[in-house]
Amino acid sequence: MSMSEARYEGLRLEHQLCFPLYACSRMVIKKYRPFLDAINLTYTQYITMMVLWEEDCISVRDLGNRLFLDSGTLTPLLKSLEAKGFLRRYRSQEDERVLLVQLTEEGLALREAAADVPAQIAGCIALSPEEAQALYGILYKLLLGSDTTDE
Amino acid sequence: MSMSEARYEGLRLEHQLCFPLYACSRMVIKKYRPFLDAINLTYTQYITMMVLWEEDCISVRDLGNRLFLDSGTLTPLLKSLEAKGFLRRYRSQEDERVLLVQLTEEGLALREAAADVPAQIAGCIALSPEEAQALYGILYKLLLGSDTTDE
DNA sequence: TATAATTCAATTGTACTCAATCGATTGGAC
DNA sequence: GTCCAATCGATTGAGTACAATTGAATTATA
Repeated sequence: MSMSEARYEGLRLEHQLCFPLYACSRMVIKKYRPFLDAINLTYTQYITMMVLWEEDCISVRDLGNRLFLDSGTLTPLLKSLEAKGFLRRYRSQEDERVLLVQLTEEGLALREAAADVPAQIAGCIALSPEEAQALYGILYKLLLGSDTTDE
Repeated sequence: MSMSEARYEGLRLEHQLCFPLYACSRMVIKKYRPFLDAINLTYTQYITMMVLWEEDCISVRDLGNRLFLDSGTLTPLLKSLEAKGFLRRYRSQEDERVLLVQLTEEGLALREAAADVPAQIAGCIALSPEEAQALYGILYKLLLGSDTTDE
């Protein structure tokens, strides 16, 4: 191997960890589409609803902390979910800066329709329970490893 | 645990594999930004250049197969890289449907400036070599497992 | 208590992602 | 040789992501 080839070896696509991470993430999200289309949600809207089903009446800030998303992404997304009738947005009485999100009846009812999605997706993922567990552990270590979001 | 709680248990965000995958992918791409800003590339442009540094004169189709991206993403991205002077786009002589991409001098030279990026990123990733290897293996199994892109 | 710093969501602008469609080109069947 | 299906890239439109800025509200400070 020449000197220049050795220098560029690290730049080969198959030597990157970021690339399969990026490609897998998009692939898995794609697999959700047919199931989420059926309940009128996108993937990002789905994980947002997931947080709300666990913890209703949450601020945009706390929602963003759970999902690692900022208001630039969440504001239009929450407006869209509001337009679909799944939630209401209102300012906090105690602190007018804070915008709270609360599920509507329809938003709460959607949980029933969504309940089968995880099992349906599991059927599309070709991974053993051990591999899934290992993947989960490593991803969370990476995610919470150095810091919350970056650096 | 009530019956309804059990039914909704699978919908909890921390029980999903997709979410840390999605969040990690975005987090890692974010880490690239300062290094890629310095060489005037976005993350997607960077992995595209990576393929071109390995295999110059490639069709949009083959590029898409390597990156799991379609022309809807690649066409504007390649036009942007062309506008920056890193590559040229031209139709194949043999088949006018095929658009080939070829690096310019500047595009080739950029490889030298990019050569340090992988090592710089590695310093930001809090993962042992064993974990990185395990993650890599599982991600590629997931990626190539059932099919190339979806279903 | 004025004012300065901070917090919060919204906005703006750039850049993807992807489904769906289109139009041109090509290769195959007859 | 002429339709016919397939292939390829471009386009369109909706929906994120995210850096950077703005403006209102709140808190801390002098």
